[in-house]
Amino acid sequence: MDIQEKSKQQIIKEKAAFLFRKKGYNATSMQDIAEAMDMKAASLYNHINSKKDILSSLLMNIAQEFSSGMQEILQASLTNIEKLNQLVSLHVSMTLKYSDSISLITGEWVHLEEPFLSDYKNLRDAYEKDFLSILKDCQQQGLINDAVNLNLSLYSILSTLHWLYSWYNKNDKMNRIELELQLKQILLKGILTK
Amino acid sequence: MDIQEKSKQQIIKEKAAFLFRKKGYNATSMQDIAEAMDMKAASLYNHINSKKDILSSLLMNIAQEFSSGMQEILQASLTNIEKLNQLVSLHVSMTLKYSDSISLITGEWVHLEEPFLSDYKNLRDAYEKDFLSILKDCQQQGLINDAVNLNLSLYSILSTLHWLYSWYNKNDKMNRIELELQLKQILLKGILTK
DNA sequence: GTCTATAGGCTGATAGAC
DNA sequence: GTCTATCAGCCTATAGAC
Repeated sequence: MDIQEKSKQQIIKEKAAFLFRKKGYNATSMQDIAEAMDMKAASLYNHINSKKDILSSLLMNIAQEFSSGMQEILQASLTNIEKLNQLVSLHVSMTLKYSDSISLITGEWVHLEEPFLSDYKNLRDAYEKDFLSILKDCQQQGLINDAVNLNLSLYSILSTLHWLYSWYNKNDKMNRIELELQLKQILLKGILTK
Repeated sequence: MDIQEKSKQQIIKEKAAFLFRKKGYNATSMQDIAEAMDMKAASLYNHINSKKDILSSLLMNIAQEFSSGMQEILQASLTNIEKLNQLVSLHVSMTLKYSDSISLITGEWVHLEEPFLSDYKNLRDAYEKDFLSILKDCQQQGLINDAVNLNLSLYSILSTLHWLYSWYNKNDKMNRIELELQLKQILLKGILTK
């Protein structure tokens, strides 16, 4: 709904995100990005400072939006189960909104340089800690099976949510609501009828 | 228990796998590998043909071992639930056995070149198809909830199993048996009570 | 099998004309 | 803001002495 047009800087970042997703950060050259922009590589530097600034900008933007999403959920008046459901929704939203750049959180973040690398890891670690605290609250309330290891559960859930971007539209096209429902079932209730 | 010593070629591949895991394939130079070997980069070429041959060798080895593991499970006299459990065990075994090179299956395989890229993708696709067929059999038998989308379930389970290498010893050190039990619970039965 | 030397190409980034 | 020209550095890989 923005009246303002996208800046050329923004378009460069989007094209770069697409290429980083497809080929990886190191395998994507400034010339690749320039070609996608119909420009010469040297001209990119009128809009961005460096290749690694593009990566930092894309990743820090996502990390901060995940963090603020987590804070909202933590401060809301919700049951712990509802908080878990909201976290699934958050990941689905972010995946649909940042379909290319979100791919960077699975591996390419290692190419961040200081101070962004530390900033990024701090945000990620805090996020995981908050996620774990909700799982702990659920277990204390008897909502999660006592025998279940929560660290393993956390990383299992996050593995699925982080990789969502790569396969959510691979076979069955489903809308956002159905996707969230399925993920809540699969991740929390399990698939077996028992 | 091999009496024969490891070939220098084998050691190079192992050191390379360690570095590929940590920094990525493209960000790892032949000089990096040579340093880890206490050699000069040029000397590596007495034992290996090229950098991309190292990647191909590591990845094709893993892909083929997953494929033969799948074939064994498919041909065994097991219930479908037992087959799912065996698949979890297969991934745990492979993760412990190939703790570095298994990391390549999450992202670095895109740097394979033909004909290995096609070979790799064919093996992976066949593996996923076989995995899905077991899930379908379970659902037809009423063992998996009818409302569950099996493609989503497959990719969710595989996301966790593929990323296992990165977090299985991050917090709680657990032995192989407990790890498998936990994964079978979390991935198949879910974490919630009721 | 190891080394030194080097080829040949690509990289990110800058300088300066227009 | 775009371009051409170019730099300095790194990359994989090879040649050839020992």
